Amino acid sequence: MIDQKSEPLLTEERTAELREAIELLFFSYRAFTRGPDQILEKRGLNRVHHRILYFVARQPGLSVNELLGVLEVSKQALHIPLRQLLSMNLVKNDKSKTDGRVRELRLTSAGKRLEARLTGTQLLQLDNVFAEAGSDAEKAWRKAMKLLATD
Amino acid sequence: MIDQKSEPLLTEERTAELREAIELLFFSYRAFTRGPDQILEKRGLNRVHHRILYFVARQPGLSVNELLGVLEVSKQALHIPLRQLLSMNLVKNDKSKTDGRVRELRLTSAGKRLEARLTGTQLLQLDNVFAEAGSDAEKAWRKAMKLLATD
DNA sequence: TTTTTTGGTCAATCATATTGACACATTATG
DNA sequence: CATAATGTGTCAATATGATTGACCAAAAAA
Repeated sequence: MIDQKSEPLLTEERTAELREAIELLFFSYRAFTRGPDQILEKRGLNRVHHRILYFVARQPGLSVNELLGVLEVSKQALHIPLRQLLSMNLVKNDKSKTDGRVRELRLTSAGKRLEARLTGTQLLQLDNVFAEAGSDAEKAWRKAMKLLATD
Repeated sequence: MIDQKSEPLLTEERTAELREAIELLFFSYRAFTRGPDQILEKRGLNRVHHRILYFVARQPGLSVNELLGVLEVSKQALHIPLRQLLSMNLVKNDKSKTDGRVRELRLTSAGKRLEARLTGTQLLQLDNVFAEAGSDAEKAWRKAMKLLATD
């Protein structure tokens, strides 16, 4: 068979719809990080610091290696921002009692306050979005995002 | 009145749900950029280059200033990656015929091929997600993301 | 003609990431 | 016990990136 047209994987129309979805992800992610980023900037901190604070808040006592795994950054890339948070007394790293090699990361009370403030803007943002979109939309959103996150 | 408990804006349970949503955004965005990032890395390019290619593909002939506005980066921060794309013959910047100051950015044919390859992984990713989640979920997802993007 | 806009560039500085290496204490393994 | 492996902290060298502030040229608008 010659001159056979191969079916495109996606129609032109579908491609346009999905390109819109790509842009929604881009613009919404930027809107989503804008609030915390503004707060961080005033303290000379950035997105990495928020991520550290967030995941340490979420899982107090987590080790440096575990944090590296979640964030997917190199030890050297984590080193400086983490040291800054330690020296600013926002994070503490006490020796584990069960394994003396491991440092357990925890937020100090000041760290907890900052993390709550940073993450708080995002919580309110999402709460507003879901309140307006409806709880069915929220469920559907979570379903789609879980699929996207785990592929 | 003393000792009055102020109502928290969000219940503990709701906060936990919304924290999960925060993580969904974080992990899904990372999964979403992983494909293109791997392709870009082989050529010594990064996320910024993809964004330039994407928005130039989306709106051929757009000016440097318009691109700056969309990407929300400084002229100096755009300068180097854009120049790289120009010198790699992936992007061209011809003088506008109606306004000689303005350079109209367009992809070359090689630029179109690379952009299609980069964005293609994301289109397929989203197509798969929506195929599995269902079209109602897709609609709801778009609704929520639009709200998040425009707040 | 003067002013403004757009585009491009430069230099200095600072921040960050990367690679590769090393030291120390602790734990696991033979 | 001796050795290997692990977790952490650090360093140096390098490369890349962003930032600030300034400047110039071309073209358009006033």
